[in-house]
Amino acid sequence: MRQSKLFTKTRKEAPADETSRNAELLIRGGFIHKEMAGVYSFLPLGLRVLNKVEDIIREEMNEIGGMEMRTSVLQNKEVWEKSNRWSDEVVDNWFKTKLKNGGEVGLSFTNEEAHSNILKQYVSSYKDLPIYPYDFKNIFRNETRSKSGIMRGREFYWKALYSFSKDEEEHNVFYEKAKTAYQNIFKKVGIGHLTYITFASGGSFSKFSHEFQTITSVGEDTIYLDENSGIAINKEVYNDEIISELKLNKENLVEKRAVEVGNIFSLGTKFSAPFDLKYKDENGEEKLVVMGSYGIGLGRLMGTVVEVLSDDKGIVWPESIAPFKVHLLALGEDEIVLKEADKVYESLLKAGVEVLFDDRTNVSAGEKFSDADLLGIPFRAVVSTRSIKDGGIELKKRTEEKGKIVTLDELIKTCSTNFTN
RNA sequence: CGGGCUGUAGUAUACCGGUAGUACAAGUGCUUUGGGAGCAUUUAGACUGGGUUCGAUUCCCAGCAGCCCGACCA
Repeated sequence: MRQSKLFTKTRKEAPADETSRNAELLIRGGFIHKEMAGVYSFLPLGLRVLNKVEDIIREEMNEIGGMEMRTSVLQNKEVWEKSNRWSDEVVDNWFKTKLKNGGEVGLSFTNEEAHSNILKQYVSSYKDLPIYPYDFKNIFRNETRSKSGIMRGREFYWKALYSFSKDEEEHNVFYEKAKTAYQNIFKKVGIGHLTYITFASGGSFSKFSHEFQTITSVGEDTIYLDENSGIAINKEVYNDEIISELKLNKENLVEKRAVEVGNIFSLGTKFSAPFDLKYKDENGEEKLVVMGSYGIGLGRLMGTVVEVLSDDKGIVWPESIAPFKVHLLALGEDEIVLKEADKVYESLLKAGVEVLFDDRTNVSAGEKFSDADLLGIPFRAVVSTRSIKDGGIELKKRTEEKGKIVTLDELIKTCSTNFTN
């Protein structure tokens, strides 16, 4: 993409009403646009990141048997009355609206009902199970207080997978697979080293749920972490009994602030019962389906990466989710330089390398460097009179202080290899 | 939902009961081009409603909006 054609611009200053680092940097870089409190639009650069996060999650979900679909945002009142979650007394963060004919509809704030209701029509035999459908979709929650930039919004994009299994045993096998898939996801997006599996309250059907908590001071949760085993306990269930049950030593547990980037939950028959979601087993006996839910907020995940990996100059995207692989900068107005930079750009495109080409004229070198640092693209390639005199292109990683001169072939080769983080 | 704070050009800010100033951004011209350039010039602003006052962007009240703390968070 040519930067001269990119309608977003970077800003020197962050808006006064954003204090969180993630929103500050993402807005300054032109990744997102704030519509109102807790509601953000994703601009071209931001969407590219979001799409990469989505691809990583999709790959892992498909790997464990997930089947992508998309449930509707507008929700049928009658369906939610079955699980007793339509009433505002029970669920206080609904967004609801009226139909022209007077009927009421709600905007999805979660997906258990939608999936259970759909599967009611398709599940009847043990041969139909297990099933692992999942969605990527926008979710709406009328939070009394949204906060921390894109970390806690009223409208957000998430992935929700639900498992429908024949029994506890089958459920548990999948649950463990999902756990591993989640760990893979957080590793791939670059925050694996700071993300810990955390025991949290499990509700009425299982003792625990599992959260994936990333250590950061902007987190809303307090966890007690055992750094040796990498296991943590959420403050909400933290007590002596649980510490000994998990065979942890209280002395080794460190209190940390963390943000919940993912959550997996055993639901038992909590939803299959009200929806009468049953199957006939080998003996013709009717049994309730055993469910689990597995969620990740993509915006929050993206915000967490920014919080955790940025430095004082800007964002430092991991290669896996960066909007582009390389940021090509043409410095100066010299004809030879512009021609050469153009050639490099075309060659990178031809080689299938994702490149943002800063071809803007009348922009000083300093400004281009600062923009490159702010946008945080993993590699920066500079074409200038100096680099040409030195015999090539100056290539520098975002995380490095100094670059080195490489040839076009070397540049393509470096930027074509897959990330390893 | 309770408490606190704040609303001034596109953005960040200043001053003030009596002509609203600066920087960045944007437009024009010239110069400049390896770390957010310089000069000249132009454009652009007091959240809304009410009250006090000769006069309100400034003081008061209400509404709306935003941020922070707490509560809540399938």
